[in-house]
Amino acid sequence: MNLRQLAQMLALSQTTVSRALNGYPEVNEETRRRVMDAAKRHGYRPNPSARRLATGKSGMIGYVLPTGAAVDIDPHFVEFLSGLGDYARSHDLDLVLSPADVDDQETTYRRIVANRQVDAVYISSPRPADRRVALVNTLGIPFIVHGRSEGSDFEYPYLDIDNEGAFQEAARLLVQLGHRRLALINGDDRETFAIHRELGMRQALAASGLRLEDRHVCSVVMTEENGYRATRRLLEQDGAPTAIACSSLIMALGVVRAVRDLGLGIPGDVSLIAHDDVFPWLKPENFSVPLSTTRSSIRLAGARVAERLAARISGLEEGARGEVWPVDLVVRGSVAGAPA
Amino acid sequence: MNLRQLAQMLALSQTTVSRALNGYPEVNEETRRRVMDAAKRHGYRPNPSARRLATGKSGMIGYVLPTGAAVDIDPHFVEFLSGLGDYARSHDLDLVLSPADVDDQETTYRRIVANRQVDAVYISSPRPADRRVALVNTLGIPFIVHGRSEGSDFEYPYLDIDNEGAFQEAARLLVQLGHRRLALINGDDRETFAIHRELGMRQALAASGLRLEDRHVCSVVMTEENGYRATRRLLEQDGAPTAIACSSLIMALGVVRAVRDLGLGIPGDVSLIAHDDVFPWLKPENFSVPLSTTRSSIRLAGARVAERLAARISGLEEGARGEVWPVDLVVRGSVAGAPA
DNA sequence: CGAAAAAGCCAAAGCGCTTTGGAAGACTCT
DNA sequence: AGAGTCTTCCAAAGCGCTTTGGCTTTTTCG
Repeated sequence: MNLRQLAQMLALSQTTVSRALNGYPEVNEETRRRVMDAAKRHGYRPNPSARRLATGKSGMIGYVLPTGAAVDIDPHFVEFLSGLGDYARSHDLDLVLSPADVDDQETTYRRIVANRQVDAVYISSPRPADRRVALVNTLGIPFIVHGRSEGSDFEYPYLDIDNEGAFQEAARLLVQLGHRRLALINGDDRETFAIHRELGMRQALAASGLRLEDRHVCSVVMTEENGYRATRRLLEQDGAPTAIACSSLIMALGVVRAVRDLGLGIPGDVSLIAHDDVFPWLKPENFSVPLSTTRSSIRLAGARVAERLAARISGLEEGARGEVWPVDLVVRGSVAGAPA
Repeated sequence: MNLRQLAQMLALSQTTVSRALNGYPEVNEETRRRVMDAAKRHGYRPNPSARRLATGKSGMIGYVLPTGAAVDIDPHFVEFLSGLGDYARSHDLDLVLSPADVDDQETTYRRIVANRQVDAVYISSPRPADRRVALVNTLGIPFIVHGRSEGSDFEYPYLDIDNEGAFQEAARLLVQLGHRRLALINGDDRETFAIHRELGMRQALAASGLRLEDRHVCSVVMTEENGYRATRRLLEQDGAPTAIACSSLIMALGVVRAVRDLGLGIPGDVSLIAHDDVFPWLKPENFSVPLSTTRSSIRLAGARVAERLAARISGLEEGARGEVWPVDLVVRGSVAGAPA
């Protein structure tokens, strides 16, 4: 059942039927009711391909997915997706993942914009002066950055959590507990979130006349194994740290294992605070020693990003509004006073 | 630059240019070269919306994503996606995720098929006589099932791993080591993979005159916490099992923690074998006691599913071919002879 | 050499929707 | 009553591609 048939059936023109259905004002309310009624009764659904060709709107939001034999998609992605999908569902949006070579995402961005494949995109894991952000900004497609990309000469809309504040608070707590040598096991420090977290720690320490030694900072891909390795390296050196902040629960698994392997204890010998993105399948309170965390639901962020994308598509939101969510510091058993 | 302009530029008709570009035979090779040349030089890219409207083909593969406030996307999904995306990239396919209410996916399947939004779909985590499989089968869109759905009265194409054989082998090994009371901590037993795994264990045990007691079988959502709880429940009962097979590495984390909490040891008191889908961020060899596993890369499966979908779209593959991959049993330190 | 077949190209008709530019009729106002 | 203004609807022109049906021109072959 297409528009023409429906129009014929109602003895109206396609124009009128189309307008009635799309809520244009220049149609009699009585007529509109008749049209909508008939449409519903016959289960008429406008053909999206045709609509897209005519309007250029696709009803989809896009994400360029970096891929490659050596590229692993972050498990955080799936949680973000849960939130995004949940919102998208209730608003009839689809999400299209366009896989791209990790080293050439520009081509893909250009393609999806030129082809008008999606109405909006989001960008995740941004870096300082991220080229993707600059690109979509000039391409003129609605977008939201999940995270921040600093050092660009333009404003852009984003949603981020207060990584700096979170790790600042975490470090402050540890210092208050008497720790003097803190360590940070961070994610890839080319990404802004990691930079902010390091910055936050440095600031908190500086405020107490302390500093974060370079040898006490690790930047690695966030796997259990890397958490383990980093921890061993940290704890086996002279002047080992007595407290560790860790950028992910997954790495924290490795931290805990390493501490145990070294015959040390949490929080007796080492205090630990990790960042928790709130996975349903791995909870900090269930660690052998319940983990203190800086907590922020990445899932909620996904839903919010979807919401704002929808708003931008429909013109309800515009401009370069940045949104920074506070992060909870949740204290559990994994922190204690510094060992004597 | 659109087709008409290109045709005008070449002083040819749109027909000829279109045919030249799409490799139809009724065009002079010399002409074809000229056309392709000009197309490349001017960076002509056919408008996919227009092409889609004309042909009904979208160049996308689809996945209906069950969502809901209480629905968590499985972290396995992201690994599968890595493989799928990697293949899709090299073949210019996009993936569209259509979020659907977990309790009404049919509407969404019908929509994406009726609207011809995608050229093919895949279905994951199937159950016996899965209605989604029956649905897409009757809807007539190319599809592949990742997993199996038994008890339907029709054939369909699928890719699955030999879950039954894997757990059979695992159980056999444990029995050979002298274990008599085995337990299974399984995933949701409404899904085929879980059913197959249980079946495999039962068969192996039966072959030795043993049986898997119902109280030694747990079926839970695969989280760390559920692994922990299940293990405590198992080990705190009379006639506790001396060996556990576990359907996921994530649950295995909880198993290990529970065993430790109970003051028991692996493999001294309890042997453990888990299924490993091969996550880059959590490896069985890195558990405090290296984990024996039944191993199968879900990522490779994703790539293979994409490959077969592409083949089906282009008509290279047809029929209801089922493909079952063998699973490796990798023995590490977590298994030992049964305690006296 | 002439008829039949093949090769190479084109005009035009879709695909199903939105949107522009009116036009007819109803209503308002002086 | 006539001009002007709304209201309500329509015909037709896109959007950019594929594909049908047909028309020349060239090649093939008895």
